[in-house]
Amino acid sequence: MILLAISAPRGTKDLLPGEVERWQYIEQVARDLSRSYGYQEIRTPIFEHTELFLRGIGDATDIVQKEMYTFKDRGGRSITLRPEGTAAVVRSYLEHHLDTQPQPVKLYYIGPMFRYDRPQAGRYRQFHQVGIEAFGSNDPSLDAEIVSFTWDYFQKLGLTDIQVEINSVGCPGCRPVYGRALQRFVEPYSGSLCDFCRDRLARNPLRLLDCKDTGCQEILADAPRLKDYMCDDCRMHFEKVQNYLQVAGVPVTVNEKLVRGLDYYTNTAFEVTCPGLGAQSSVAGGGRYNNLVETVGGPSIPGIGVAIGLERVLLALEKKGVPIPIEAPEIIFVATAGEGDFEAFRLMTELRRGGFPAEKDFLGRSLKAQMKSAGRMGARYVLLLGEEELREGKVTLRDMTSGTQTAIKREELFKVLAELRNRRQ
RNA sequence: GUGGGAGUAGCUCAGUUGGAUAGAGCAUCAGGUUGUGGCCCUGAGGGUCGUGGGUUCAAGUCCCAUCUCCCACCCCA
Repeated sequence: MILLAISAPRGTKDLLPGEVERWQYIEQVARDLSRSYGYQEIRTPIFEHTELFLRGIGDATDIVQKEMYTFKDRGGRSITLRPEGTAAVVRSYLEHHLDTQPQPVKLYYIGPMFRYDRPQAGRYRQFHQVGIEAFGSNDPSLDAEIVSFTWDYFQKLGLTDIQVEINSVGCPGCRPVYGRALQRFVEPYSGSLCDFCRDRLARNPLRLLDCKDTGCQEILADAPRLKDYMCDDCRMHFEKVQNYLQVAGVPVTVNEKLVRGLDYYTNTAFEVTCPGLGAQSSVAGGGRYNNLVETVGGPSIPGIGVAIGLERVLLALEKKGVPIPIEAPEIIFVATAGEGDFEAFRLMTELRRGGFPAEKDFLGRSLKAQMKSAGRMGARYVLLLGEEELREGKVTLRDMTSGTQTAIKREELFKVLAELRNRRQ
């Protein structure tokens, strides 16, 4: 064998036949569901100006600090492979003046994202997300729609044991007030915090809340609650979102400590987890981002969205043993006995043009070997073009399931094949 | 960025305390008399044992480095 010196880069992988079908399936479910929710596809570049992510995601976040694939292009511009989808969609929304269209504007995307992380179960450097974004409305029913979409997606796939946690992280009016209160409360214990939280305390105190360290959790047990600091608007918004979700029949758990790592979230933040996935159990996450459009340089337009991790969806489907419907075409294999390959090629071509997936041998193999490979590729029928058949203008139709064979006149072949197909449908 | 585990044929793995041309099953390809798959039988191809150093008369086996994969931390999808 030839030893290839080059392999796929770390944290990336090839999707080979046999696996891509699973991808196509979960993507198709997402597309169908997006359509029924009224979201239209948008495709943005895979790379953007680095500046977009610095401003959009927030330069204090881990994504920006240590996970971006950033490089200078030949023109000296700083370019970054998109680490998430929302910022680019916002940019595109502004660049093409979609705010002049009837609001809300509802968009979905499917595609690869890039983060320079250490690979792990369910985590890759190139991974794929399907996401939906809605702009131009701050209505709580829209928040509920996004969560409902996410819920429905997992239901449709047969992942029924997912958990949806939801929280409100307030707005720029009330969140900083709470942040300061939290700082004041924690400061006396700062020596007992974990290393990460000591760092977070000054920069982003809310992140203390979802720290997994038990010591930190103990300290926070009696900490002030975000909901006690929320302004009336935020409180009402959060309540209504929950009411709408109840109407939609989407079961959610309020988790007051759910914060999420992207700076741009305001009000609603939610996360979907799937048990049994290992350490990376989060399969989807989203929230409202009422300041993001403005931060990126546009007018003050509210938005909300969610991103679903497709690798983790697939991982969950696999772990739970959820069957994936995959339809393989019914192949008709045209075999020859010795001579007649031109005829076989002609017949194969006619079959394909007539809408019947067809194959033939390409290695000059014996009839026996042709039968073998027909069987292996799962051919439903073999059409044998032997000397006798060629002489008499016939073909032998072999049903590979039953093993029965019948001689058919060439001019009747398509009629017979069509009948066979109709009978099975 | 940190820690633990693992790299032998396309795949799953054997390979004794270092010792002869590195094995098996599956897969691939070809045969098992003239034109018939699945089962069975026979045979063939395919490995510089992840890579690079070192120790040794001798390294798949021991040591170091490096790369990759897996798992976890961090973070997130």
